[in-house]
Amino acid sequence: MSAQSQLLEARRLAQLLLSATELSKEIFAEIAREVGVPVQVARALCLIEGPTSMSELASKFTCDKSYITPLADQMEEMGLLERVPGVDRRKKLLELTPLGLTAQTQLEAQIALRSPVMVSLTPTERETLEQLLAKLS
Amino acid sequence: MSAQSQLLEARRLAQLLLSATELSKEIFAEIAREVGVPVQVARALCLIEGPTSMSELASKFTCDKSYITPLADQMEEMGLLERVPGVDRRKKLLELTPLGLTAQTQLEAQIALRSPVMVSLTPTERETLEQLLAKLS
DNA sequence: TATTGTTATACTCTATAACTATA
DNA sequence: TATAGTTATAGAGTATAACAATA
Repeated sequence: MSAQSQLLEARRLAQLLLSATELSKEIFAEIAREVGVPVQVARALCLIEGPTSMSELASKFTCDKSYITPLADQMEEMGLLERVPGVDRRKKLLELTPLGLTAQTQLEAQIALRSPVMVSLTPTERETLEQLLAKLS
Repeated sequence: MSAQSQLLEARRLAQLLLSATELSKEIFAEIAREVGVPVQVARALCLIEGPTSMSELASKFTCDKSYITPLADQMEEMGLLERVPGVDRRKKLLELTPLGLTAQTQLEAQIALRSPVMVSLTPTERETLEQLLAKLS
């Protein structure tokens, strides 16, 4: 294959990957809007399962812990979670309230139904895609 | 399939898509660094083929035209391009200098060689991936 | 009146560094 | 001394709105 056609192929695939990722993000943002929470709050709701310390959430978010403080503040103000002191009293455990759990359930149901991969691909195609994407990392 | 396992599958695939996109971006950033240009300059270099008006570049970049002005300034200062007045004298055409063309060629050669999709997948796998990703949009 | 490019400004997302309170 | 969370601040990337020149 010529260098030129390799370049074109590399670009096409990079562009398709980017578009697919952006579409996923758009659908996620749309679902978050419908559930009535900001996108980052929705992301946090999807990552909190059981009492989660703030550093733990930062690690799942792949962000610095300083980013979690105002996010947790916001979620607390919205009544979605509470900060509960941990056994190690330096730690604060984030625990979803009933309201938070409801929002989480709504988000997850919509994601399972409306993710572009779920909507546009058959189970076999999804499996193939998963294997190919896994090879990339 | 249960709602729960659909959720897990949707999440796994979304995560894989995101990771693949981020890996692509990292490799691109690495190549830009090696060629000695900021990432956005590298992106612009890949998008300019022949005289390109600033609005045209904004549209390829999918950004506002106000973002292109300082980017073009920077590229002009680096000696990578020149602003040439168009026939329609409201327009300024961006034209790569010999230095800009050299940088573009270097970038493109490395992208063709080192894109994660080119490195990790066989031609057949790339074709399958391309078809699956195209189905998503 | 509509379009091109410019300018000034502001917003979103996120990180760094310094701080406090525990351990 | 090291870790968890907080605070203040700063940076990257990008958009909005008002503007000047040209169509």
